[in-house]
Amino acid sequence: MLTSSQRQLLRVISEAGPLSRTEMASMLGLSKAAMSGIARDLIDLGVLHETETVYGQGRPSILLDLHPECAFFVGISLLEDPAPMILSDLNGRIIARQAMPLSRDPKVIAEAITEGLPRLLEAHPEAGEKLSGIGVALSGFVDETQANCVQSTLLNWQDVPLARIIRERSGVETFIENDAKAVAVSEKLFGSAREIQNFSVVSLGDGIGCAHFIEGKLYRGNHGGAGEIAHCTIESGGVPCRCGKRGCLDTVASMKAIKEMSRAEGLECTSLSDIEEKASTGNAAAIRILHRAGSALGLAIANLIQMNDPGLILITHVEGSFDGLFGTVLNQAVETNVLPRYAGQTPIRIKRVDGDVWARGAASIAAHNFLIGPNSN
Amino acid sequence: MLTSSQRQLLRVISEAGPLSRTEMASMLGLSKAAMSGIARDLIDLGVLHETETVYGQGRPSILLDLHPECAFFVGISLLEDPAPMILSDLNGRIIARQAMPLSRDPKVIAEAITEGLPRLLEAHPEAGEKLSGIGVALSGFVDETQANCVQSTLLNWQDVPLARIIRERSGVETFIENDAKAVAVSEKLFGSAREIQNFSVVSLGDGIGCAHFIEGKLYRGNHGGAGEIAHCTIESGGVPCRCGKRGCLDTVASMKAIKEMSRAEGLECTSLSDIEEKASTGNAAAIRILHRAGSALGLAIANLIQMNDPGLILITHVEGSFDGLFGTVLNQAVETNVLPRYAGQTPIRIKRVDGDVWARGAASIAAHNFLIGPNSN
DNA sequence: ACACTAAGTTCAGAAAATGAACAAATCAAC
DNA sequence: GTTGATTTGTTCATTTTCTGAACTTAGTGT
Repeated sequence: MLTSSQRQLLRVISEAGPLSRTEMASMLGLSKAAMSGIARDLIDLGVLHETETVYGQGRPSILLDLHPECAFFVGISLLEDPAPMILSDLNGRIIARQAMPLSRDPKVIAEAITEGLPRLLEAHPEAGEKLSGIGVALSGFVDETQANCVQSTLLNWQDVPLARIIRERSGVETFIENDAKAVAVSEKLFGSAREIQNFSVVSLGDGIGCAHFIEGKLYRGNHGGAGEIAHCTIESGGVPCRCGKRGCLDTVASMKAIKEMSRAEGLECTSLSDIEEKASTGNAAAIRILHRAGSALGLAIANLIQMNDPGLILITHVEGSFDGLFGTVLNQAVETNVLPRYAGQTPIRIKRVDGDVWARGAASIAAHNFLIGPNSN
Repeated sequence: MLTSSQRQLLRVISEAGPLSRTEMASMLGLSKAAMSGIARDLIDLGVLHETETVYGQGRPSILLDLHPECAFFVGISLLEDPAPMILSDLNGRIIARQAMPLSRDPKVIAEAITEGLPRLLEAHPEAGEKLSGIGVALSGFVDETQANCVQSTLLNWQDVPLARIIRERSGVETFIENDAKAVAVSEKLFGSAREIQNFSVVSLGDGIGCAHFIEGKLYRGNHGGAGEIAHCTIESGGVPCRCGKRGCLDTVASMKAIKEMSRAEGLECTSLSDIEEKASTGNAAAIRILHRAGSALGLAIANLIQMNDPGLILITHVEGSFDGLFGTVLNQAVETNVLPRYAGQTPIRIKRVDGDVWARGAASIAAHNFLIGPNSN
């Protein structure tokens, strides 16, 4: 078990990257003397290691960084069938990859994971020894202990203590998380938002997910529902949504909605690129659909900016590119719906992600618990 | 200067009210032994005092609470002319009240405050000795040090280090804050949100303000703009707003907008009650205006709920009552625009406030800095 | 070779928290 | 009433954690 200071240090390093002992001391507000001991202990534990030596005036400083191979994590995405299962190190690098059949029965899932583990680890004995946790990403609401799924429409669950079930069956520490929140954590830990304290991730796929980091911590809200941007009303009195209300962002801007609208217009569409291409050749219906979707998402993001003033909006997407009409309209809509004083002040970063997002996000939940721990302070 | 543990304790008491030493120990995760010393020190300092004795099985426990007269604060609102100036204790009770001329010149403001202080304190010598800070509420953006006004349209300011100017002139520790954020802090410290960790305050007046508390702390966002709900686009392509864009919530639901719309329809309207009364007698224009305003504010609040999932929405207002059409429509709009699963799950509390809100809010900023301190942890 | 600079270590001592024993104040039961 | 159970709060020796100051180390600049 790590001490509170050790945890704080790991957090700082995971945010700010390799640091010298002196820098660490000043960032944590500790003396060099205290830092010296803390660093020694963590090096002895194999969690930190000395990397680069930086020469300046005076004695050169030695940067310390997390040892990427000090711990390994398994991440599983329950969003696809078969469910991908990956093995990752502390840098988020994927070391092994596999799949397992998806099920709605928690016990069957736990069984499949337990069976899959040895195969995932077989080429990496050192990872097996240092396996520090399993993370599971799913579509639904997860409680703040990252142990229970409060509700999942997709899996038809209600108060399922999935983490405990997997932990008991597999013998490995397990945490679960909502899909969008898991992606946000992986961006904070491994990705392009490491040093940013306040940011929101919007994940655009068949559905639209969103999660907020506030003051360096994932914010899940009072019922675990923070970030449910997909069901913000964007078009008053719009088309009915599967959630029961009307005009949700999800009915206009999700890839599922875009595909459905395209099909309704007689356009073949399996990805964003498809319809972007048609729009670029002047197809009126395609242009209309992209316009509607882009401005809806842009408005939602503008509202998010107005509401929370994040330091970064990170849009992750799997399909096609954002260089076309959709992206242009989206950016325009953000600019015109944000206080002019703020226009352009909130960076919006587009990130194309591969099919491993969810599984990597899941692994990052385990990594986060290893590094920072469940206890807040 | 208080230690970190002492600060943590004050925070817990300010949230949870009177507690026994044993309860405090378990809440802070400390031993009874450690708690004993911390409590003794704070009692010696005059910050805590023993209140009620609670009898149960075993030795009765003695509840400790903040001593309301251990420190006094001055709060000034720069939102009105003349600017109200109040003296408050640690419970938010207003002890003395006064006014000073408003100015746009920071030095003149500092001068007026310094001149006003002795008169405010003259009947309360003990408050003068224990005066622990001045808080100033203003309309505009304030940086995270609560010292500089980054920008204020109303006062025509840009990067004004108001807190330093007042502190230097008056010799009293001074902090400034945005109006809506100050109200949120006063509700957290003195009001009806003491024990709630995640909540948002929506203040309805001539303008619409909003501020979020997240994980027990005021969240100001990356540029101090968190909560700028007033300029969320609610009616796409709606009427132009003074901010430069169109269809902002402020153009439809602020009291200023309601009054203007009423006048445009030839209705006399100086307060919400006026127009509510006309609506209740069947005046179509009045009904239309209230409907539009109520559903706009309801939609904005619904979006806020979807986005941040707060544990409470507190709507503060000065004028009239919320029992009429406006309140009904507002509630309806919230319900229909929130995920059905969440409908009714987020309590919305309406609170009628008097003319002292802003000044009391300002004082609470000083009180907050006294209790919890500027340093986060 | 010489000062100069800054990083990191060592070590005695201060500060803060713990655990265990104990004193204090009540209730409950006989 | 007296006794025992029960829980609060204190005391004190000990442990843990951090600090300050002196010191060592490994470079740069002249």
